[in-house]
Amino acid sequence: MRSTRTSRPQPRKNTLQHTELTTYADPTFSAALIAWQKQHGRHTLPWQNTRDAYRVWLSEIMLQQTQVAAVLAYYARFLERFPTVADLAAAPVEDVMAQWSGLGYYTRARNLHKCAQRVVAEYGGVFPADPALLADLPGIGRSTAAAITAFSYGTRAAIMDGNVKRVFARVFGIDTFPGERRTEEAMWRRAEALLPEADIESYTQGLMDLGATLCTRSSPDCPRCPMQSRCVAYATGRVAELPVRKPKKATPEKHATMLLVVHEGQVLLEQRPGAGIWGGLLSLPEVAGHVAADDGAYPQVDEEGVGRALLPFGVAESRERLNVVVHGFTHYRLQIVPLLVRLAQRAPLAADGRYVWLEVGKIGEAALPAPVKKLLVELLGTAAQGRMF
DNA sequence: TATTCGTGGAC
DNA sequence: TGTCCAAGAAT
Repeated sequence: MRSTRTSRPQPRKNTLQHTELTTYADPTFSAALIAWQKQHGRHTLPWQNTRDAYRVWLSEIMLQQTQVAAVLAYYARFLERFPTVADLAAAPVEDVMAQWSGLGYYTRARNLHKCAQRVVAEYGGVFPADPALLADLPGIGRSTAAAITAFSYGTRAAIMDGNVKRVFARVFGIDTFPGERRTEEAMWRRAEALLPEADIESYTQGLMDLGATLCTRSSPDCPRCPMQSRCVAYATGRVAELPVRKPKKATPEKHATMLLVVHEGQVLLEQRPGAGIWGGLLSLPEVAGHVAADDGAYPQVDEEGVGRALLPFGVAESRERLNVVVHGFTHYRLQIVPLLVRLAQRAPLAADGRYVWLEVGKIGEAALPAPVKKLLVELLGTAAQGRMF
C-alpha cells in the first residue's frame, strides 16, 4: 500500500536497503523454482497435503537440524499419541519426553510442550497466522515461523535453513561462511527479496526440495537442476567448494563412569537436570572419571567416588567394569565406562523422585538418550535372559 | 567467525 | 575410524 505522505525524504538507511532489494530481486528465480517443484518436488511427505497448523508445526519442529528419514517414524507415533494441540498441551511432560526419546535436541520437546500450552491458553488452540506472533512462542524462530505460516496459511514469509543457505551459496556464488553473521544477514535479505507474490507454498517447499534432493552437500545432481543456467558455482566449477566449510577446531574429550546398578531384574536410573546435555531425560547415574594427561590413556575409574555414590542405594554384591563406549557429539567426544554393580540388598530410594528403578524389559519405552538406551539394551537386554542378576 | 544442544546417515 | 552436517533456536 502506497503512502500519501510526500513531504519527508526517505532516510539514507532505507535507501541502502532498497538498493539491495532491487539488486537481489529476480522474479525468474521463484518462477523457475515453483515450476520445478510442481513437477519434480516432493508431494507425499506425511506433513504435506494438509493445512492443519498443528501438523505443520509439529513437523517443522521435528525437522529442525534433523533429516526427513529420521523424523518419519517419530512423527507418526507422536500424532497417534497426541492427535491435537489440546491433547499435547494436556499431556504430562514426561510423556512428551518419552515420545521424543532418541530424536535429539531435547529442548525442542520441552518447548513443544510449552508452546502447545500457550497456543491453547492464548490463542484458543489455533496457531496464529502472523509469523511475528509465532516466533514469540517457545521453540519457534524466524525461519520456522515462516515455514509454518507459509504451509498452513499461505503467508508470504522467507525461510532460512541449511537447504536455502546451500542453494544460495551455489546459485549466487557466495563464498563466505554462511554461519558468519554478515553472510547470514545478507542471505536473509536475499531470501526476502526473492519471495514470489503468489504460490508461496510451492516456492518454500521448492527451496527445501531442491536442497534435499538435487543441490545436496555431496555429489549434487546439476544436470537435473532448474537453476543450472543461472548457477554461479556451476559456471565457475566451484560447486564442490560451496558453501564454504565451517572452520574446524579440536574437539575436547570428556569421560564419565556410568553405574549400571541392577537388582532383581531392575536397573537404577537418574533423572537428569532440565538444562544441559540430555536435559530432562532419564540416564544412568554418573561418577566423574579422569584420563591420564594427553596419552590417549584408558579412562580411569574413581573407585572411591563410585563407593560413595553407591552408598545410598544398598549393599553391593559385586562390581564389574565393562568395555568403554565412545559417543561422539558435535563439540566433544564422550567416553563412557560402564560399571555393572549387582546389589545384594536394596535400600529405599529418596522420595524426591530423582532416582527410579526400571524393569529391564521397559528400557525400550523409557525417556533415555540414544547411546544410553543402546548400551542398556546390549548389556542388560541379553543379560536379563541369562541369570546375570 | 559465539556456544550449546543429539542423533544418524553419507562418505 | 573420523568428519561433516541436516527443514535452527535459545542463551
